Amino acid sequence: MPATIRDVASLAGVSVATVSRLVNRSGKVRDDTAARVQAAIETLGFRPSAVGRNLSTSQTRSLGVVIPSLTNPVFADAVAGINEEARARDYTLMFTATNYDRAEEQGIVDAFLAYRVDGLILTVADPEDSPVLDLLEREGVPYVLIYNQPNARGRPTVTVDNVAAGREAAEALAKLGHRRLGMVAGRFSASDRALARRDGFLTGARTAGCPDPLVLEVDFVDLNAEEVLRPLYGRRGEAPSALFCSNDLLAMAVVGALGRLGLSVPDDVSVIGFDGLAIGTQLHPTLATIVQPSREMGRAATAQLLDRLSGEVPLSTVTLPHSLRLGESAGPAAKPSPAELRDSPAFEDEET
Amino acid sequence: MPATIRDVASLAGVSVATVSRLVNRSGKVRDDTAARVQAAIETLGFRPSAVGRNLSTSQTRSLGVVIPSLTNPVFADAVAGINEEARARDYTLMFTATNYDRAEEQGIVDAFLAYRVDGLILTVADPEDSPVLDLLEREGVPYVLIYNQPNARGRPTVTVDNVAAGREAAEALAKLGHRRLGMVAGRFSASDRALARRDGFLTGARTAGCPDPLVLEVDFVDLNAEEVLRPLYGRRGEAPSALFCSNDLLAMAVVGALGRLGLSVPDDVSVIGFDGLAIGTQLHPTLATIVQPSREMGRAATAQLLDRLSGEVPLSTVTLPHSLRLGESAGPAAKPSPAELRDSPAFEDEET
DNA sequence: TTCACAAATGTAACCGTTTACATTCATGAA
DNA sequence: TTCATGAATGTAAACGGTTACATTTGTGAA
Repeated sequence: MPATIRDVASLAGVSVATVSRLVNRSGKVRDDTAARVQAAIETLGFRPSAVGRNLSTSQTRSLGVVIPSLTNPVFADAVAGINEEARARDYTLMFTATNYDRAEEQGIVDAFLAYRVDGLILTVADPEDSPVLDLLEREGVPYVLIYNQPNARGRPTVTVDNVAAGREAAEALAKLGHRRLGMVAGRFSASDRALARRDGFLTGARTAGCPDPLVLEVDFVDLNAEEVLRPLYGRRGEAPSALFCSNDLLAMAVVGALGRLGLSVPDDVSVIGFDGLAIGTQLHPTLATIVQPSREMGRAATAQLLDRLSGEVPLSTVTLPHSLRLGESAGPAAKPSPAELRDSPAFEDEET
Repeated sequence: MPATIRDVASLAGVSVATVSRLVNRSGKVRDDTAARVQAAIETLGFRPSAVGRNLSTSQTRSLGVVIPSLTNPVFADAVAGINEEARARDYTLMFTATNYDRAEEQGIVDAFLAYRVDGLILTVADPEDSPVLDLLEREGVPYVLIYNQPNARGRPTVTVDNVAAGREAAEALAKLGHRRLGMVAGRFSASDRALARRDGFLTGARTAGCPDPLVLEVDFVDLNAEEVLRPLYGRRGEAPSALFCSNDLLAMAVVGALGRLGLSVPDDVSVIGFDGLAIGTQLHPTLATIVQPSREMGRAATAQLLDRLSGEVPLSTVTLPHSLRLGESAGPAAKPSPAELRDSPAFEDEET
């Protein structure tokens, strides 16, 4: 049982109000009393209880952070940004990952509301239809989304222009001479941003005069990329010579799988990802990707939320700039039809 | 201002005690009153305040998590494990990354103590000499370390046997025919585990009859691996044919840098990392590494801490099994002296 | 019907702060 | 010396729960 403000007060021979004033610099206290109180604080090892303070002030100086997963570094980066900004402003973070599970989402937000966090930063499956966000609005608890797609409901979001980025991916590939494009995406039901990227990609392909890309929706969490891609590249001719992946982790899995299928990246197939993970630049080949400023997005979302919390600045949607990083995994389209792979050993057992 | 227990009580025409009993199932309440209270709770949207409860029960059902960085997936994985276990037991996480900064460490723990977390899980720079841990002990707040090296002070830790693992890395490389071994490690002052891995590695090398490995201590955070390695591989002959890296991120950087220096992995140089990051298996070449069960470590640490929190089970140090994953980045030593690279274009400007 | 006893409910203190308001103290002017 | 004034300090009521203890209600046996 730690020392309380009353312990300090009585040891120093003053009232609790004086101690409080000193601790928070919220009023004047004479130098000699200050010294006495300070001494008492030290001998008792007094550490003001945030719980008591929270109750009395009805704020907690804490933020809730809800993201789908930490296993994907893109979220980890954002959390790092959130953490920095929050620390700088002396806020504390309550944190959880939902593993893309709506029920979890609900449970977490309930818990955070019970703890009376001052605000939340979250990435949800679908902001258009989100009981959790509805709840926050009903309760009047301010929040900012990150990564999510700006949406009809006008929910404040910090993100990049996923549609434009998808378009640019298509254009970049077209410019490299690719015509048969493909996209590998996580489940759209779990990711509104993957959906937006696809829309942009399709538009871009059309604008560039390419046939409509093949879109492969895959289960991102436990993915066996090799199995997904084998049938595609088993057929000759029609297989895409360039693949856009809805995120970098997926892209890395795809690059690996293509290799195991006996295809070379980028000689046989070009791959471009999305996120701009730092590791991408270390890979062999380096990963071509659309870079989004994850850390900055986290920071910006937090800054906005905290501004709102002090002062009545309204929350708004912010679009941060993305950029194309053309790594080695995207190269010029091969002149000849890129896949003679029917006969490649990787496909031998296909018929059995 | 959300509804309070008193609002509910008066709307339902009962006392606060009854409401509390119903909410917490901590006492019997007749079915009809229960129904009335339940109705009141719903019409008011009553959500019990954890703050009020924390104050009165003097526990918070929250844990503090302090790790060096989220940018390294190994920590993110551990946090994922912590998160799972905590959620399952209905605990909430307060979270922060210190960026390997001792001052930050102190600030954070102060904050967490103010919030009266019930316990902490942390990775510190050096558990032998850690003001933060001393503080926790003084305050009697239970904690468990993860990743840190078991230590003379007997501080409870969940980790792997870093020394043995380092030894195994050396042995594995020796068995592949390598004799000139090297290690690239993060600053030992910031990582007791890197130090332990080095000790094991040196021992292993000696046991295998290899000359003492060259140890390169590098700045992990903003590392330019190419610059660090160039002088080493500029000299002929003596340069190690196999490198052990104190973590996977480092190993990936090293593999990338070697490539840019015109060296092939594993043909010219073998590389083995430490951590067992999932991405390692997607790389090209796949990354040889010592796998530690990060998620499990997080989970185990949390489980132990929570057990301690309910019941008086003492905390203890737990060593989880690691394993060697021999990826493609570690191969047999080349027969001829592996580096004729003096003349390779990558080193041309060296003399200027 | 009355009574003993258990079940259900109520009362009020407490947890550790903050803060509006009241009180005391010191100071300088009259 | 007295008094007005502002500075310093103190008092006590919140804040939203929990819970020991007291009280009321309901039940079945005598």
